[in-house]
Amino acid sequence: MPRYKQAERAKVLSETRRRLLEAATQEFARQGYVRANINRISKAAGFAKGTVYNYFDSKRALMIALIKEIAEGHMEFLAGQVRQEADPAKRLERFFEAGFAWVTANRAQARVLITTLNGPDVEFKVFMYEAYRPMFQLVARDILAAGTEQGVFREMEPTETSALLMIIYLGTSSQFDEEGRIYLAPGKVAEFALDALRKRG
Amino acid sequence: MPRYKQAERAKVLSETRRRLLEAATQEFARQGYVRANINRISKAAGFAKGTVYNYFDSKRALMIALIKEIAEGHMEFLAGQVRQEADPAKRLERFFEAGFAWVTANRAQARVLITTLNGPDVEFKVFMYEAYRPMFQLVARDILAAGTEQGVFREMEPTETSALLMIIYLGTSSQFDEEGRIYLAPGKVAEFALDALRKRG
Amino acid sequence: MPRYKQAERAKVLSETRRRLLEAATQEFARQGYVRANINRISKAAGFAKGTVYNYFDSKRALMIALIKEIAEGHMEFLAGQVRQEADPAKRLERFFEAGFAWVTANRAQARVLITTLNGPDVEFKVFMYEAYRPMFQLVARDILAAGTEQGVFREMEPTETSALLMIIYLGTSSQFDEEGRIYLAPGKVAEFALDALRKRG
Amino acid sequence: MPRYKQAERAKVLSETRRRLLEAATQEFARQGYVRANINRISKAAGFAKGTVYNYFDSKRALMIALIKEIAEGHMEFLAGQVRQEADPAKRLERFFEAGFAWVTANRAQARVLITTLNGPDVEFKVFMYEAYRPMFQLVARDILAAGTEQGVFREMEPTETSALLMIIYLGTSSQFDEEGRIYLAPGKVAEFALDALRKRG
DNA sequence: TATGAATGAGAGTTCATTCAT
DNA sequence: AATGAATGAACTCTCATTCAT
Repeated sequence: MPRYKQAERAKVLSETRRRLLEAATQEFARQGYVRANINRISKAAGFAKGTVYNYFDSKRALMIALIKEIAEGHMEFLAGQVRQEADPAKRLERFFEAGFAWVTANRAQARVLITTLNGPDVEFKVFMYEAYRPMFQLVARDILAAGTEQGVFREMEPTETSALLMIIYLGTSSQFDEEGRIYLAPGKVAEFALDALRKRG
Repeated sequence: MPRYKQAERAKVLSETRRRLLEAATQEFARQGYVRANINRISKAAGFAKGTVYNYFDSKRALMIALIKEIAEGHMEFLAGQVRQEADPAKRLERFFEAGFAWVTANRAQARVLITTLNGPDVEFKVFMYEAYRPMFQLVARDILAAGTEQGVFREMEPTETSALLMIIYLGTSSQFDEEGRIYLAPGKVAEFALDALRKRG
Repeated sequence: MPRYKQAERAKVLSETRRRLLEAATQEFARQGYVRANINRISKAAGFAKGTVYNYFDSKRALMIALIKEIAEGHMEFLAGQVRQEADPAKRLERFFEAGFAWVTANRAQARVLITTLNGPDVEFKVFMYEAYRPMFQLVARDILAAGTEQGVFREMEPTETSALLMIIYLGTSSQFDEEGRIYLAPGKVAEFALDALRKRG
Repeated sequence: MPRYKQAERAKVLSETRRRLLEAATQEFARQGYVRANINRISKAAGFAKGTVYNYFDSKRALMIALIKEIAEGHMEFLAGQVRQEADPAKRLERFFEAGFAWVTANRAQARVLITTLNGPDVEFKVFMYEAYRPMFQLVARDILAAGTEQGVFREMEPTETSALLMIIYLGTSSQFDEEGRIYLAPGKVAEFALDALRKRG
């Protein structure tokens, strides 16, 4: 078989997979994992239900693939934004701004993220934590530790504080309405966090 | 029928109801609403399947009753604790301390609270919000507004900030392990919040 | 609850179970285990498909229960018949006669027995072997060993020979047509076996 | 197209077919017809799923082709062995010896044979019977009738007795363990049969 | 009030078969 | 001839709910 044929086939493959993952995102976001329906997912993606099983071993495997996909895209975007700033305080602002922007632009993915992190399924949670570990490190090292070193932030335990910031980010992010508007202004949240972290004169 | 008989009967009734709600708490906490199993709940409570339907119209109705029960107990405890202090800053500290204490003592209820607030079921969420409205008011009025009036806290929009504090409280509370230990020390979280709210000199 | 009520309930229970097992016998006989359909079984028994799962954990569990039921009835009948004779040669004749009679009267059960013993499912086979062990012992001890002792049969290894007789019994039994007639006359098969076993003069 | 090209093509074709049939033998032996999986068969043969359908119309057609293939090889081997002997008694011994040897050397094929002959699928059984008819005739004519004519065996109905011998052969053959060892020694089985058939002095 | 047998809709999963490449 | 993505019927099993006792 000529080379370009293989390339074409691979493209179709990943295209199908992508469409299934997109449909799964919507379904899992709306219904939660347990109520999500494989048939609806495949139909929404434009396929018959059996097709899902050509790409994923099971509903759980589909969910886990989705978790990884979401985490990867989310972190890539946030890290890129945060690193455009040099100043740690600006970085923190960027973190919340870009974070809220991502949530607004990826509401279904955000829903999956939030419900999974707070849901009853321990295995999913573990996958989430592992997938998001780099983001913790980004906050702890590139924002908090950097800020303390430069004398902008007060002394602190960076791991704990980064956990707290992640909680604030995810907690406020989860409070968006059906149109995706977040109830709390990103600026205010960032300001709140900066007030708490800044070195006192 | 003599009066005391009726009273006794009502007591027996509510005892059954209480046992069902307790078993439901455990089941919903462990499995989440959708996976929760009515048969397991009734068996754990020491009854047969059908008995649940003598006290609750449906699985949903059971869940909604549970939501109200949790919110009521939670708020009663927190309000009582917070009001033992007069100083707004102390009240905020108490809020986090008592809040974490409640989570530690009522892990299953806390799980139900967290998963429901972040879960996909909109109706449940609405019930939760409504049931917890008094707590919002407690924080907004008796802690934040009071603190600003007394010049302890900086000027702020109390509703927004109380939402933020609730998010921090619930977000950090949800991070407890299998033994119920919360990963973030309550004192540190309260300190973080106070740092953000205190009037700058 | 009064005593007779419990008894009545237990009767209904075992009645339902019995009807399900009967329907399962027909279905497993006609379709084999894998093609057998739980819905058809329950419908044939006069119930909805869910009812099967109130009595058996799974399709496999149903099959295993059936295996035990078949073996028990089969052996009880054969042992009773064989022991009515005292003479070992007569016992062997009775064994084949009664065996063929049982097959004729219980064609569906016989089909399940034969297909399971020769089918690909190893677990089922093991259950069958275990369930039929007493019958092996009946043949080895009460027919063959007794016959050798009394000088009617030649010297032989009773376990091996009883295996051979079982094979002949089951093999010839399995050759029945749709109306249940066995192709080989029981008398001829018994005669064949007796010729092989009798002491030569 | 030159002739040798055609010949080569036919050879390649039948090579593929042969590999598919071999893989099918293993799969049908292990799983039984219904659980057997076309995908596994083709993969084991080194081809893709679709290839099976270039050689066989359906799964059933593949099974039927396999039945014929098994019967043909089995009979060719047995007939060849039996006819090396002239004496009917020796022929019978050879029949069992060679029969057990074939089973030992072709365990998967033997499994398919046994499960099909005793399985619930009537159509398959009919194909089996037809495919094995020549073997019946071999036993009935070349062993039994010949033996009676020569005064070695007693008077008998050769068709019935040949059926009985086939049953004994297949029944004892089916009792082999995972390593292919037959539980009953071929010599003993042959002896048993000879004892039953020999003319009494 | 308590029981638990019966129900049947609904869901995940398997896999023979088709067909465009 | 070979491929393997797509299909959808079919099947097992779960479980909220009903209801006669």
